[in-house]
Amino acid sequence: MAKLDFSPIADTTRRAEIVALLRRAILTGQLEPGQKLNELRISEQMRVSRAPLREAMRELVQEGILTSIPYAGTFVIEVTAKDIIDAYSLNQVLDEFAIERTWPQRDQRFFDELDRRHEAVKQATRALDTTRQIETALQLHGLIYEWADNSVLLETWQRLTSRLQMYFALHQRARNEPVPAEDVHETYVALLKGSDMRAAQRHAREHIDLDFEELLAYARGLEKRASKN
Amino acid sequence: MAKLDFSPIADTTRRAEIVALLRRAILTGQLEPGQKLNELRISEQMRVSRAPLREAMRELVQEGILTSIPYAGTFVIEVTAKDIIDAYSLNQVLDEFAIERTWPQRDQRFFDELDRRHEAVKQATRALDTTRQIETALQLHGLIYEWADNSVLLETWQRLTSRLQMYFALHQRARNEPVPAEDVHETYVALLKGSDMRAAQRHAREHIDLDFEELLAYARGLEKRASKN
DNA sequence: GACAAGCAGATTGTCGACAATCTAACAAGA
DNA sequence: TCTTGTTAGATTGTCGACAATCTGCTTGTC
Repeated sequence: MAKLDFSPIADTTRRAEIVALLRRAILTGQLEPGQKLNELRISEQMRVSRAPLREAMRELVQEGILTSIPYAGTFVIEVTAKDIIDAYSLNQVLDEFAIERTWPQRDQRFFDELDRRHEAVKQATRALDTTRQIETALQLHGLIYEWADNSVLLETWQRLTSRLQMYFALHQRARNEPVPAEDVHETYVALLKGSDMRAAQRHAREHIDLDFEELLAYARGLEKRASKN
Repeated sequence: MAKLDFSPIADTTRRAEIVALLRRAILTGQLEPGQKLNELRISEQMRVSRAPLREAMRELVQEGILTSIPYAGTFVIEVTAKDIIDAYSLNQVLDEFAIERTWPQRDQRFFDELDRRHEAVKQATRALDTTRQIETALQLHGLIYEWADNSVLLETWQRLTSRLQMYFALHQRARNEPVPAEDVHETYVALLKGSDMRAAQRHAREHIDLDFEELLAYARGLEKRASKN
C-alpha cells in the first residue's frame, strides 16, 4: 500500500461556493459596511435560487460579518471605532495565550511554515497587492493559533480574523496611498524562532499596537462621518 | 414624553423559533452527541417546511453545536475529552480578561445583578432542577462578560457558553446522582464585590478547575467508550 | 397645509416539488 | 470468498411560486 494521504475533497454545494464568494466580497470591501444585500438581485447575478443563497447568508450572519433584521433585510455589519478597539484588545489576550501554548510545540516543520508564510507576505508586498498582503499577513499571524493545539482557540481566532481582515481592507481602501513597502514582520518571525517566550509575547502586543494606531484613526474618522447623519 | 424603555419585540419568524427549540434540545442533551438530524422528520414534527429548518440548522452549525457534511447530513457535535480541556483552558484566559475589564466598571447595579443571579442559582439548586441550575450558573458567570464592555469578548463567551452548557448537561445526565446541594458560588460572588482583583481572577481559575476535574473524568469515560468501536 | 388611511410595489419568509447524491442491499464474475 | 457493478430507497440540495410583511406614495379629510 502506497503511503499517500488524500485530503478530503472539496464541498461541491452551491451554498459553500456562495459563502466563499460573499465572504470574499465583504472582506475585500467590495460590499461596503451597512450595505443591504438584495436576495433576488444577488441570486440572479449568481444564477442560483434564493434557497442556497439565504442559507449562505445565515452562515455569514453567525460568522459575525452580516447582520439580519427579519422582514427588513440582511446587511454588511457597520464598523465603529469601538468594534476595532474591542477586537484588538481581545486579539492581544488571545495572542499571548496562543504563543504560550505553541511555544513547546515548535519544531522544524513549524519554522519552515513560518518562513513560507513570511515569504508570501513579502511577495504580496513587493507585488503591491494590498488585498493579498492583508490575507497573507493574517495567515502568518494565524500560524501560532494552528500550532497551539486548541480547536476552540483556533475557531475563535478565525472568527476574529474575519473582522480584522475587513477592518484592514476598509482602512487600506480609505487611504489611497501605496502600501508600506518595508517588512514589519521580520522581528516577529525572529522572536518566534528564538528562545525568549516573554519577549515574543511582548512584541506581538507592541507590534499590533503599531498598526492599531493607524486603524483606530481611520475608525474615528468613520465615527465622525456617521454622526453627521 | 414618558420615560418608558421598550425592548425590541421578539423575532416572529419560524426560523428563530426553530433555532431556539433545537438549541435547547441540544444543550439539555435531549439530542445526543453524534445524533443525526433528519430534516424531513423534524420538519414534519414541527409542522414547518424544510426551508426555515435548514436555515436554522445552518445557524447552529456556525454556532458550533452542529456539524454538517454535504449530502450526508447534519449531526450534533461529538464531545471529546480534548474539546472540554480546550474549552476550559480558553475560558480561563477569557475569565481573567473579563474580570480585568469589568473591575473598574463595577457599581451598585452590578452588585445588585450579581446578587439576583446568585439567588437564581440557589433557587434552582434547592428545586433540584439540574438543567436550570446549569443555565443560571452560566448566567451568573456571564455577568462579568456583559459588564466588560467589549462586544467581541461577549460574543466569544456566548459561543463558548453553548458548549460548556452542553458539556455540563451531558455530565449531569451521565451520573444519576442528585445535584450537589451546597453553594459553590459564595466565594466567587464575595470576591467580585471585594477590592482584590487578583484574588478574584485567581479564584475564578481555581473554582473552574474544581468542576473541571469531574467533567474531565466523564469525558475520559466517553473517550474510552468510543475507542471500543 | 397637516395628518391619517389605504393602496401599490418591492422584498423577505415559507412552502411543496423536483434533482442530485449517498447508502446499503443484491447480483455477477474472478 | 472476495471484489466489483447495479439498482432501489432514502435523504439532502435546489428550484420556482406563493404568502406575509414592510415602505413609500397617494388620496381624502379636516
